[in-house]
Amino acid sequence: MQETLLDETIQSFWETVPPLWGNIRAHIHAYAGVTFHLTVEQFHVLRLVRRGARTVSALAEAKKISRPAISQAVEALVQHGLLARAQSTSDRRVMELTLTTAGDDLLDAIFVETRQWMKARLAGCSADELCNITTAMLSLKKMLDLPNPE
Amino acid sequence: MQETLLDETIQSFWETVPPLWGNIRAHIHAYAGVTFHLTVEQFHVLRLVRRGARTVSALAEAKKISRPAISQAVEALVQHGLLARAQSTSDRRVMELTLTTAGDDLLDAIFVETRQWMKARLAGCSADELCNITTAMLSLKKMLDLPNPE
DNA sequence: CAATAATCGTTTCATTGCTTAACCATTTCA
DNA sequence: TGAAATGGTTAAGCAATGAAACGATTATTG
Repeated sequence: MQETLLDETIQSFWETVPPLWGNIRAHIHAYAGVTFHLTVEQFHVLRLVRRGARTVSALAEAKKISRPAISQAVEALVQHGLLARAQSTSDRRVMELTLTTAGDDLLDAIFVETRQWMKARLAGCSADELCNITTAMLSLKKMLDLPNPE
Repeated sequence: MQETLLDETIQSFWETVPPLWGNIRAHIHAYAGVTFHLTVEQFHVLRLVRRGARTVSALAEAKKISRPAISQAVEALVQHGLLARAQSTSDRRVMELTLTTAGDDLLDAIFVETRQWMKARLAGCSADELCNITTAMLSLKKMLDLPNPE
């Protein structure tokens, strides 16, 4: 049932999300790289820390990549003075990650610029279309809650 | 005008698309890598060739990465027997890329599996929600048509 | 309570993917 | 016809990631 509708949705997804995401990646790479010498992945780590992923493991889970990969990105960010690393008092295995003031400001600057870039691209959308996109995003977000079947 | 609405849309976008895309990437990496020794990027190149990007330049434009990067990915795919490269007769600078039978079959296999994976995750959506997502994808796709301001 | 197992983070090593710069072959243009 | 532009490749270097192995700490369990 609804086989056709689901297929159509998935088809539209494949035609839209990968190239759109590639565009945004390319934009952030060009802007953040040139302006702040920050890589796209480092930007994502900062973004996720602000959103609440404050340990290496939480970041690895959120980004679906290995802990060593995160550990190295964090190391680079700490050395750039954008992230602070402190041993947790409740569990001394855990390193608690927080944005420094510089990291917070940098993240803001990139978001302001990227938001402007996206706004320019969404300018042609009507209010209805924007509402529709927001609703669709909420629907898609439900996909994230399902664990991978083993 | 509509400042709030646009901001809300962009916010929902950031909370949804990056993690969702990360999940799908991780899934393809796990499946295609283990089963076929194919990387995610190689999968994307095959996918784009099938969708009509049949030259190195077209692929670079579609993926927003450099021509050398595409050239190397194509080289690997040709050596794996998944892609065929032939000099164009109308313009001998151009290499016309086509999927081999093996490449076509491989792409089908990955799509069938990934589609199933996505379907399981979209199973909780109503018909209305699916229509909504499809419509939103079409709206977002319009963003791709705008060139980067120089 | 002691021994074992699990978890958190890191280091090391190898591989893949990307960019820039330079290059050749071909085509277009002035 | 000569110069400029285009399509693709090569080479070198950096960025991103994973796998394996490790030390430190916490949880479990007999």
